[in-house]
Amino acid sequence: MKRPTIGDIAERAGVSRSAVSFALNGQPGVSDETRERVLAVAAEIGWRPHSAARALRGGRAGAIGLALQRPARLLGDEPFTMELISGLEAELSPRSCGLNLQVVEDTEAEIATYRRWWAEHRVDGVIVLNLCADDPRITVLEDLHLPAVVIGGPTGTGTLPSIWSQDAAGMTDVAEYLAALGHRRLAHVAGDPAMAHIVDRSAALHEVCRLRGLPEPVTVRADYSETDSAQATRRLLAMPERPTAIIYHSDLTAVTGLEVALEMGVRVPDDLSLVSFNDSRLCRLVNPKLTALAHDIPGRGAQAARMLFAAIDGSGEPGSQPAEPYRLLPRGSTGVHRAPH
Amino acid sequence: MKRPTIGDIAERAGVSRSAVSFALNGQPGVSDETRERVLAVAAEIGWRPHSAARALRGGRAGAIGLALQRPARLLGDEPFTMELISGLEAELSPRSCGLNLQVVEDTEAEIATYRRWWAEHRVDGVIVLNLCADDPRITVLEDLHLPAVVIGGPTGTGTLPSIWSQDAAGMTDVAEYLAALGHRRLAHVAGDPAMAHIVDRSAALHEVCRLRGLPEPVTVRADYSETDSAQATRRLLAMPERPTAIIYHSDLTAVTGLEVALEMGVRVPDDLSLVSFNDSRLCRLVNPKLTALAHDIPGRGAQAARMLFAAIDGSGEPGSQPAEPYRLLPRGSTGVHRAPH
DNA sequence: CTGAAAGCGCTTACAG
DNA sequence: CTGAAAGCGCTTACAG
Repeated sequence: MKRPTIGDIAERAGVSRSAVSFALNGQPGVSDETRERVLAVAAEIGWRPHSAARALRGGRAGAIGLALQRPARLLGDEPFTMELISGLEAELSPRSCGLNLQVVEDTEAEIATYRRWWAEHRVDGVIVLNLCADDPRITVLEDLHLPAVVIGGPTGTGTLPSIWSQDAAGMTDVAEYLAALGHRRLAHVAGDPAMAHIVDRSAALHEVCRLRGLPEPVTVRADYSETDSAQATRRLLAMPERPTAIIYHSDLTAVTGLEVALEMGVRVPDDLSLVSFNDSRLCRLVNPKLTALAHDIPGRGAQAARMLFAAIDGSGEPGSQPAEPYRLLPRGSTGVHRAPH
Repeated sequence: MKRPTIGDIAERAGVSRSAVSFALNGQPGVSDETRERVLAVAAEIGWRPHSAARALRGGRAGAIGLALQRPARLLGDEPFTMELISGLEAELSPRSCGLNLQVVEDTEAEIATYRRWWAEHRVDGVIVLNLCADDPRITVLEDLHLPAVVIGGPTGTGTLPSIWSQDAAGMTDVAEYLAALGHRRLAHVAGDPAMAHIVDRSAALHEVCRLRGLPEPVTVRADYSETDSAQATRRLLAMPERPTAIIYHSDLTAVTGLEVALEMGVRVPDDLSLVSFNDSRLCRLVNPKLTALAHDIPGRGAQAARMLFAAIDGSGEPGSQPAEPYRLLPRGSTGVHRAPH
């Protein structure tokens, strides 16, 4: 089976190839009658623009890129990525825009991927996840003039538009909620402190404790793996003055934390309250269900896609936008702190 | 910033553009000295092949396609897709091959996507998921001569190579295990009966019951949603002669089933044994942990990618291969059936 | 309103 | 061993 080309249409319709091109692209320069004939023939023989020819011509690649810097084994467990993708797709599909996915090892590999995509003319723009302090990806993308939207920020994104998730506000909400429940010794299990949203949340937590006159909150690091997050919770619960409430920066670490607490005979929420950043089926499956800070991840993906299209089209300065704020969903894992007798 | 082209290299190296092309592609026709000089210049100015130009030339698109026919809202919950993608990527990345993702509504839309990808020259091949009886996608892909690997089969895949997951064997294993535990009334909660693997598993379950002289197993349908799978389990547990063991065709339906059973005061595994096809973090999070039929999904993705490359290269007839068989992982959700007194 | 021509970046027969 | 030329499918100035 041979792909039909613009030449095949020209032949059948009895016009020149340029006339066909004008007709197909809605350009002036052909009569209405010719235009209709051309469109009819194109539809009849199932013509589609050859994406490579268009891209070569200087047009769009017709795809955007998403580099995932995640250990492969965690991609399945963590709902975030796939939810984001489903949100992106909701905007991409109607525009027949493709999504190029690449799993990368580290920031260096991610940058190499951006350079390659750019040089190979493979994508028209990219979505950047997990902004870090002094993120080297930003300047690279700026230098390449590769349109991009950062999920994270709003500071540290250079000239790139961003969607920022109001992490500080989310953390403030939950810390004040816990304080109101009578908790005084707060702790949090945080991901990579290089990530800007972790820093923002951490600062907000410290600030609430300071304002409320609570002791300095304890920070423990953990990646998303089962072993690491179990270890983090175990360490917190083994402290002489152990926290009465723990905030987790991801649903994966939170559910594991709950498991560990129950294994150690710590009652939730009687002895210990737990909160998860991000809500997912995982949070609702465990017993007690986890109190969570929920936000609409597919919605954010869709928003990011729209902003990226604006950046690619150069239609107005997109600038940065806040994402929908976190909603605190109190469930069974949080409760009033009663002083031990 | 301007993308360097082959012409830039030719100019700097003082040779013709064709010499550059030969040198870069390891073709004979240039002296070793020239070749080295060309490669050095290319590296120095950061040249990369323009993917569109190569694709237009009749070469590879440099990407494969994956159409996901899943309700968007479930993509995040279900670990399968992302695990498969991580496995695909493990093979794609080293070859600098891209992955084109597209979420589609239904089979018709999926076929339209294949036609579009083919006509637009966007992908060199595709991975097909969830094979159905008389699957219309097969003949379309055959007609288009678009290389494809089917995950599913081995029957009903036409001339396309496939990886088949030995679903019948997996179901036989688990049914015999349950029978050995003393269970006589088995039931299963199945996905769309149009899907070939559901049919295969169902047949295997019926066969084991027949051979063992057990009553005909009860079948209830459920999609992956929380409401539907809860409903399915509720219906089974409300039966006058309710089953003592339920097999779920996905981890999502299984964990929901467990929740429902516990809500209804049915003790697991004392009164009811539960088994999940597919293992995931979900199965290990609930209490009791779910007995599962595990298989290496990323491994299967990698295998599929390798087979697809073979099909694209036309290197040998790839044919169909079995995937690694399911492994039964007995956990807390299954136990010996004791006749009620 | 329409056609002939050039060119995007690359590869590959075809001459020298 | 190397260069000049054609062509992949499309778009867009440029002539008629």
